[in-house]
Amino acid sequence: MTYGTLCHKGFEGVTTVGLRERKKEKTRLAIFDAALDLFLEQGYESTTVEQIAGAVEISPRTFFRYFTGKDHLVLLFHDQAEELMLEVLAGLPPDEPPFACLMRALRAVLADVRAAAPEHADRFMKLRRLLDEHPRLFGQSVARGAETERHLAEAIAARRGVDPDRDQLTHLIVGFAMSTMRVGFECSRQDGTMEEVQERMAESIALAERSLRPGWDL
Amino acid sequence: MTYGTLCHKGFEGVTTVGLRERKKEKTRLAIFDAALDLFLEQGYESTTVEQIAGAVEISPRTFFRYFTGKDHLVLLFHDQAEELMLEVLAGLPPDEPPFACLMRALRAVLADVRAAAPEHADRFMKLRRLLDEHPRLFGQSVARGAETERHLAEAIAARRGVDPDRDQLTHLIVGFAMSTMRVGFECSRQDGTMEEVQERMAESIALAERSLRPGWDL
DNA sequence: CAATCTACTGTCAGTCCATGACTTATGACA
DNA sequence: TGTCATAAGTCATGGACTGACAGTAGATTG
Repeated sequence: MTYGTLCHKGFEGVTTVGLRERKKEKTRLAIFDAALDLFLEQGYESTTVEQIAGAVEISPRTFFRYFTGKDHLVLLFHDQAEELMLEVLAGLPPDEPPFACLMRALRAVLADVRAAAPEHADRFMKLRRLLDEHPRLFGQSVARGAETERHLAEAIAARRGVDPDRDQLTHLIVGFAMSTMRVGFECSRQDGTMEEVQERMAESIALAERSLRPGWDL
Repeated sequence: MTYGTLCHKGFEGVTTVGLRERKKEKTRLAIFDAALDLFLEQGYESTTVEQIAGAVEISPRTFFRYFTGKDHLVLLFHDQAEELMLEVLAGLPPDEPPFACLMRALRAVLADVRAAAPEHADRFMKLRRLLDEHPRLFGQSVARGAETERHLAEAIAARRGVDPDRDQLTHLIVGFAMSTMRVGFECSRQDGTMEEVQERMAESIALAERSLRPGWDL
């Protein structure tokens, strides 16, 4: 599930989704927003779970029922992006070259953020700034990316009809794709708008495709 | 400084290095070895700093004077590998293509481990197994790799005469290089010898070079 | 060799993250 | 409405880390 699809489901099923579930989602986002703002204000390390919980008026214990830990907050988007990428991948024709598939999936993630409510795009950009300002968080983001990389590698291996435990090329394809993605996401001073991110990502993808030999990933 | 160079310095300066410093290095390695064995035996999470300290007969407080934290143990090699790669990079002729430079630096790291005392190669392989068995640790390793990636990007940017904050290609080059490196390191069942690692790394490098357009990184 | 300086080590107290066990509150639903 | 399931709060605990202070042992100098 992603922000985009969440919105969609919101339209078609708002009445069937119980009060309970709606309340939960509201709390989850409230925690996320409060935490993001606190992190940006006073830094990640110096923000305690107690503070975050206090800001949303829940007990610290409850915080851990919504997020596995402080780290997890920063990885909310990663969870959703991974899920969406795998969905997109599953829906693409089997003869589409692997790297092109991954680039499609990547573009789908950005499109999904834009398709969602504007406040979601704001969260996305805030998170981006946060990652840019705190190398430690960026590291966590990359670590989470490594997990995604494994899952994508399985999907790509299946698609290529090879054993993911043996085929190095599969991992290279996914690794290159993730690198392309990270390069596109990097801030380094500039930009604050979603458009600019999409633009830079397009640049990065173009650069990667220009760098690779045609048919290298077959 | 690396294991290889450490050994070298050992020969030429063992008398000039004070007892104090030698003792410190011995303690550092003792901690490292004890921790690695404990991690492999009973897992990373379920090994406490107290246990590690106990095994080496130091106080838990002292542990933190040698390593910044439990995580840091797993990243000892990363520190040394990064340092060596930057050194190698600095010594290469300016007209050597960037990606080739990075592959050279990468090979130098492996050569350095092999050149060092056999127990260092053992540590290297143990660590490799540990990372393979614990996804969480692998994540930390990748996160540390992201830091190295930044440093390498600066070196490559200087070498290419571009601003590292603006030039996407520089980051792509380094990203692709790191991906190639990770693919070569991956275990996935097989091997236990240093030779096999070197072999797989060579495969991975060959695969990468075959995938990239000639002159893509200029 | 002795006195002194310096830096490593241990002890102690305290903070924060995280989790398990148990109790209370609240939405779901017959 | 009353019962049930699940969410939220409370309490207690353990483990990672840090700062402050004291003791100890290698280094240095005369």
